[in-house]
Formats: sequence, structure tokens, C-alpha cells
Amino acid sequence: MARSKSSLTQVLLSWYSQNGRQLPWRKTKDPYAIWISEIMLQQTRAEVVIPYYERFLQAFPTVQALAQAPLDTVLRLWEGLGYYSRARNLHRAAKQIVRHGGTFPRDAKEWKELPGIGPYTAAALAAIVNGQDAIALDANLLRVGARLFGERGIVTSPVVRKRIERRFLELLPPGKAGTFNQALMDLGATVCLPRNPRCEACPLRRFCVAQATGQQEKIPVRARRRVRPHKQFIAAVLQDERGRLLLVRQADRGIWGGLWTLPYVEARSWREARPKLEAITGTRMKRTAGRSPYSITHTFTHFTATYTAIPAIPTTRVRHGRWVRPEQPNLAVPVPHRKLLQAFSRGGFGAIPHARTPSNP
DNA sequence: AAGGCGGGGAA
DNA sequence: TTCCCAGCCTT
Repeated sequence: MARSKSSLTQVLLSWYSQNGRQLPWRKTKDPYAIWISEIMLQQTRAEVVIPYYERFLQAFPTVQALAQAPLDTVLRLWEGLGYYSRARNLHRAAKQIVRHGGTFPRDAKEWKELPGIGPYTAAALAAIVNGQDAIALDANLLRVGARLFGERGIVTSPVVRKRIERRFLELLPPGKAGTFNQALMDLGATVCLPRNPRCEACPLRRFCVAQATGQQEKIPVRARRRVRPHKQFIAAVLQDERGRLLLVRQADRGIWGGLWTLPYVEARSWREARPKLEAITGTRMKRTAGRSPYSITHTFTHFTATYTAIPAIPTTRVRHGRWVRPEQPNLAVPVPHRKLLQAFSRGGFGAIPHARTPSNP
């Protein structure tokens, strides 16, 4: 057992030195830059993160620069990346770090005290930045570990997570936690894939219980997925005399917290939506004659949504929100609303088909 | 322990 | 279409 353990680790590290991914945040030892990367990488694949990471570090090269920036500027650079509480927590944490003289945490326990840093990120940063022996148990390590150790329980359950972490901890080469964790991540991302794992290319093949028993497609075992509900939303496209559209800022919590959207509510008809939209914008409004609504659907993790944008005109002074040019709002706008703005700026949804006016859009 | 929270890429 | 990703926070 002792022999296979050390040889497993050696094979893994050797494979990593030849086949590891070249990622921008692996070229630096700056705790600030690595911290930014880890937050962006939460629930987000590395390829998606790369351009965001580059732009973000260019805009905010230091933790001081980030701490001094307005939240709206930070959210602008996060636009499209999702899970926007990450950006709000990042901004809060930057202020905390600067208040502590700009010194970064020295171990996992200190990292975890910052907002937006949970068990995984604390372990990853402790290992990569501080060289501390820790297991950064992300989805990759969970999947690799479940297959490698032949774990038959539901992988997301606390018991199974603990079991896999303990097994990896036994294999961890002291002082090399950063490399060890990232080697396992890369193995999960490029070889030990969720579907159709490339076992023929796996350096750990001869150590893998799932491979030996032919169960690599059945492991990891996941909890049953719930059905995804469908929700309908109505958005008002209020236009001023200069052709600008009204956006409102979402509160700093909940979906799209801190971002700017068309005024919208969950509703199935204009009749139902209008009073609520009037409350949000602080104005009375009526539908624009001759303009048709425009709908898009968007799938979230927990529900599917249809957003119907309805052109309308304010009939009293508008008290809330900000007028923006739809082709360049210069504010952080979530993807579905950005699509609505783009569709409108490319022709304003067109005219209502004269044969049949949708009464219940 | 469970649910809310984005968006995109791959099969 | 469905799955799932370098998870965290609140309840």
C-alpha cells in the first residue's frame, strides 16, 4: 500500500509536468492575482475565466486599486460571468484586506474569514499561495476521487466528501500541495471527464477502482435532480424623446444584485404587470401603439424564464432608474436583459402584425 | 440540510 | 435538449 501510494503521487505529478494546462494565473505568485482567479473559478470553467481575469487585473492591478473602485465599476467587469455576489464579496474583501495594511491571509483559517471564501477556496489559496498542506476539494477532485477510490455513495454528501478528502490527504506529498491539487484538477478537467472519461489516456488508470471494475460511467453517483420550473416575466421598455431606455438598479441581494435591468416583474400579462412596473419606476405608463412585444427565454440552473419586453411610454415624470443608450448602456447588465436591449436597438422589435395583436404576450 | 444564485460549453 | 463546471451564503 505504501509503495502504490507514493508511486501514484509520482505518476500524477510527472503527468502534470508534461500535460498540465497553461493558465494565466499559474504564471504569477502574487496572492492578489491568484485570489482573483480562485473567486472567478468558482462554478466556472477555466477557459471562460481567462479573458475576464486578464481584463480585471488590467483594470485593478492591486488590491488597493480594487478597494478604491466603485462597486458599479467592479460589476461592469464581472458582467456576463454570473453569480454576481462573488463580485460584491470580492469588493468587500478587498476593503477588509486594505484595512489590514494590505497583507493577505497566511493560512486557510484566515482566508476563510474573508467574504466569498468557503472551504474549497480557503484550501486552494492556502495550498497555492501559502504552501500549506490542504486538499482543495472541488468538483474535479470529487469526481476523480470517487472513481479512483471506487466511492459508491452520493458524492456531494458530507460523509463521502470527508472520505475522499481523507484519502487524498494521505497521498499528498508534504510541501507540494499547490502542485498536487492542480494536477488533480487538470486530470479531472482534461482526462477524468464527467461523461466519456478518457481512461485510456489516464496516468492513474492502474490505481483506479472504477476502471478496474468497469464502473467509470456510473461513478460519481449524484443526487436526483429536481424538475426545473418555468417562470414568465414582463419587462417595460420605456423610451424617452432621445431614444434612450430606462434601466433600474437591482437591490444588492437576490438575483442580479447590484446590476441594471429593464424594469421587470414576474407576471403573465401586461394588465397584471403594469401596476407593479409603475411602482418600480415611479411613473404611470401606457403601451406604445403599433409596437409588438419581444420575447426571449433564458435557462438558469434552477428555473427556465421567459422575458417579454413590452414597449411603453411614461405618461408622468419618471422618478427611479437611469436613461441609457440601448446599444451602449455603460452599466452592468445581465445577459438576458442585454439581449433585449440589443434586439431593441436593432429595430425596436418591429410593428405589431396587423392580423392578430397578442393580447396575452 | 436544502435552496438560491448565472451563464456557457459540450454531448 | 441535458449536464455540469476551480462553490458560497442564507435559512
